[in-house]
Formats: sequence, structure tokens, C-alpha cells
Amino acid sequence: MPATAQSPSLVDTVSRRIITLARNHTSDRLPTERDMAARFGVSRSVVREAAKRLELQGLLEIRQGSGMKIVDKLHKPLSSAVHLLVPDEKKRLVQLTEVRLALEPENARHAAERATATELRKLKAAHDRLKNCQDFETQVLADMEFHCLIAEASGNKIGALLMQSLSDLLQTSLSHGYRLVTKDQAVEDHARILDAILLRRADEAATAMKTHLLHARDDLGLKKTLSNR
Amino acid sequence: MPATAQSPSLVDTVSRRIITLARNHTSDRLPTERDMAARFGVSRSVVREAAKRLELQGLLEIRQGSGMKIVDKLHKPLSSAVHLLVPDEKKRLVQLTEVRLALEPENARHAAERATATELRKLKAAHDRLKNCQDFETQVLADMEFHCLIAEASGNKIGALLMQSLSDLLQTSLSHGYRLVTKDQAVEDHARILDAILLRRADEAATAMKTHLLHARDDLGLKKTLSNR
DNA sequence: TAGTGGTAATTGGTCAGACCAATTGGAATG
DNA sequence: CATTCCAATTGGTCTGACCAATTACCACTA
Repeated sequence: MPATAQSPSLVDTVSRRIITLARNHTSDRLPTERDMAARFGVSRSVVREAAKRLELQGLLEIRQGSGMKIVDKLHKPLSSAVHLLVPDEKKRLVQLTEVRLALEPENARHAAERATATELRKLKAAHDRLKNCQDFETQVLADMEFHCLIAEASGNKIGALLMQSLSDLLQTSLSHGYRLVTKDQAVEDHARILDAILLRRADEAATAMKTHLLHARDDLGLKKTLSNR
Repeated sequence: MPATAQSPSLVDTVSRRIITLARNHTSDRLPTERDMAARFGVSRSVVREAAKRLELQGLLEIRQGSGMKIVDKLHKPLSSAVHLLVPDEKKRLVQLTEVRLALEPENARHAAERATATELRKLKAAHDRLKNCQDFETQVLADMEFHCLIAEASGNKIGALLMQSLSDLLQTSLSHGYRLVTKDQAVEDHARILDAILLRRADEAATAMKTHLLHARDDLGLKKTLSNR
């Protein structure tokens, strides 16, 4: 990873040991910086640097006065990178939508081919949550969750990671004034996608997803894609 | 970004100031930790933590005894995350190929619609480099560069970031024993893609890219995609 | 004069201890 | 039992010292 020196630095070594500790830990709470420093026989600054690295990688959440929590958010670094890369929210939304139009029909196709029974159940539950939601925040969450579950059901972990990051970024944009207008259209579109997946019709699932994303794009007023680049 | 506390931490603030400094700096070398600590009126450990954060984000390269170099490698965090997510090289390659099959035909389509004259020149030059290369390492680099240039020419920065990361990961896998077998096929495929882009035939470009990726997949022996999940 | 080797200065990596800021748990009070 | 307050705990920052890697400069040799 960083600092391609010949021998691993102490921070490299301690990062790896913290990951191992996290994987074998029964609680979702890690020992304190001071404890780990004593345990690993290094200074607190090394532990601190290693922990901060893991935080940035989406594996830990660190709070002053509270300690370190083990999490699984490997998509966070990508979300940060995209934010840095395209700071303008409108441009970012345009480009995110375009990437989604490439990725998500294939996610739906693969989900139709590969989803497990458990995954199908989760998809149905997520669809119900969208149908039943009353406020905008919950609508956005349920909508994005449906998409992330499809990515997971595709069986491609990398695709699922990308989708989680896209979802995070979209949620940020949507909470900043970009509004989904028509929940009814989304519910109808999702139902079509879900039916195609349940019936294992891969092509139909891909087409239904593309149609849905085009609707969503239109709803967000993003029809003119990248013409002013 | 991290530590969603109400007021920005010193490390947050100093990270931003380093970014500003990097953007206005004539040299690609930043001042030393000690210099920046004095300049920003903070301790060296705060500068260090801020710099390490920027390193992980792909904005700096730090070397002991040598100092800090400003770089632009925003794709690096994603590469690391994917590595952590899918440690198994074969599985990773399978999934990367699948993601490429989703993303890259659309990259080619958009490149055909949007590439500038400069970008087209770069694509031609990259194609020539692939045709003329003699050894495997150079072949891989030229091949991946062609793909990254298409992603850039698509005008979608997020897509280009994803492609750079995928390219990094692929180069790692290919240097670990996964061999591209038929350069002639790649050259022929690339020529078709390039022609379609030059002639602004978006659909043809997308189809040619998909064909190329299917050839590459077959060459790598990845036909059986995710059937053992 | 050009090339090589050695050394000192510089710069990042680590250590230790102190103090500050945020959180949490326990005790006291109503 | 519920609420408030305070002390202990835990991460954030500071300081100064020392260690490890790199680079620039100087001296020597061919």
C-alpha cells in the first residue's frame, strides 16, 4: 500500500495487526490506543497512525472520548475521492447518473441470474419499505437500498462496492436540494425490475433498470448530459 | 470527511491548507513537516497526520529523508479498497472483468460522441505504442493506457477514475502471472474501437469494446464468471 | 576532468510524557 | 425512578528527543 519501502514500516505492521484483532474480536469495540500500544510494544503515535489509516479505509470509526468501533464501509474512500475529484454537485450528479446507467443494468441482469432466495427476500422487503414510506428521507434511503441490494445480489463484490459509494454520494446530493419528484414512478419501475429478477429474466431486468434510471435522470433534470464539458 | 464532529479538527483544517498550498505551489515538492508546522502554527504531529491522510487519498507521495511530492492519483484509495475487499487474485480478476464489461462499452460510446481533437491524437499515439511494443510489460502498459484514455475522452471524470483504478488493479494481477496471450488480437480489437471513435460511430465503438473485452476475458481464462459463488 | 565513495545535513519515522477536549458511567439528588 | 453533575476514561494535540532513509557536497582517484 503506501510507502513502498523495502521493509514494512511499523505503521504497516500495526495496521495489519489491528485488522487481525478486529476480525477476531467479539465486540465491535477495539482496545484503546494506549492498550494497543502496550500490547504491540510500540508508541502510541504508531498505533494512532495505523488506526487513522484504517479509519480512512472505512474499517474503523474513531470518536474522541469514546474509542474505536469496527465497521465495514470499504466504499468510503471512493466516496471521498469522487468528492475531491468533482466538487461541483450538479456535475457530480450528472456523471454519477451516467456511471449508473452503465453499471446498474448489468447489476440487475446478474441479479436475475444469480440471486439467492435470501437475497430475493431482502429485495422484496426493501421494495415494500419503499412502497410504504411517508417522507422524503426515508424514500431516498429505501430507493438506494433497493439498488444496493441488487448490486449485492449480482454476486460481484466490486460492483457492490461501487454501488454503495454511488449510493452514498447520491444521498448527499439528494439531501442538498436535488429532489426526487415522483415516488409513484419509482415504485412502478422498481416493481418491474423486481418482477424480472424474481422470474429470472436477465434481459428484462437489465432493460427495466435502464428505463428506471432514465426516468430518474429526467426527474432530476439531468437530460443534458455533459454537453457543456 | 472523517470524524463528523461539529467543529473541524486541527487535522481537518491543516489537510485543507496543505491542499491549497499544493495547488498554488510551483514545484511538485511541498515544504517539510517542520516548516509547515511552523507556518500553520500547529505541532508536527498534526501536520504529519494531515499529510498521511492526503497520502492515503492519493494526493501526496511521502518518502523518509526525501520529503513530500504532490501527485494526482485519486484512484489509489479505490484500488486499496478493492484489494482489501477481494484479496483473492483470481476472484478479483473475474469481478474486475465483469465490471469492465459494464463500464467500458459506455466509455467508448461516449468517447465517440465527445472526444476532443487532442484526445483523439492521444488515442492514436497510444494505439501506435501498443502496435510497436516489444515486451510484455510495455504491452500491458500501452493496453491499459489506451483504455484509460478512452475513459478520459468520455468526459466523465468519475468513470475515468474508476478506469484508472481498474487499470492499476489489472496491472498488478497481470504482473502476478496472469498473462495476456494474444497481442495481435488486442491490436486488431483496439484498431476497431479507435476507428469507430474517430468516425464518431458511438454504437459501433461500444460494440467493438464489448467484443474486445470478451476476447480479453477468454484469453485470461475467465469464461466461467462467478458460477462458484 | 569525470566518476566514485564517504560523510554530514536534512527529512521523515518513532518514542515518551504531558496536557487539552469529548464522551461515558456512576453517584447523588429530587 | 429520572435527571443532573462530576470524575474517569479515551482520543486530540503539543514538545522535544532520538532513530532511519535520502540527498547533497566534498575529497580522492583514475
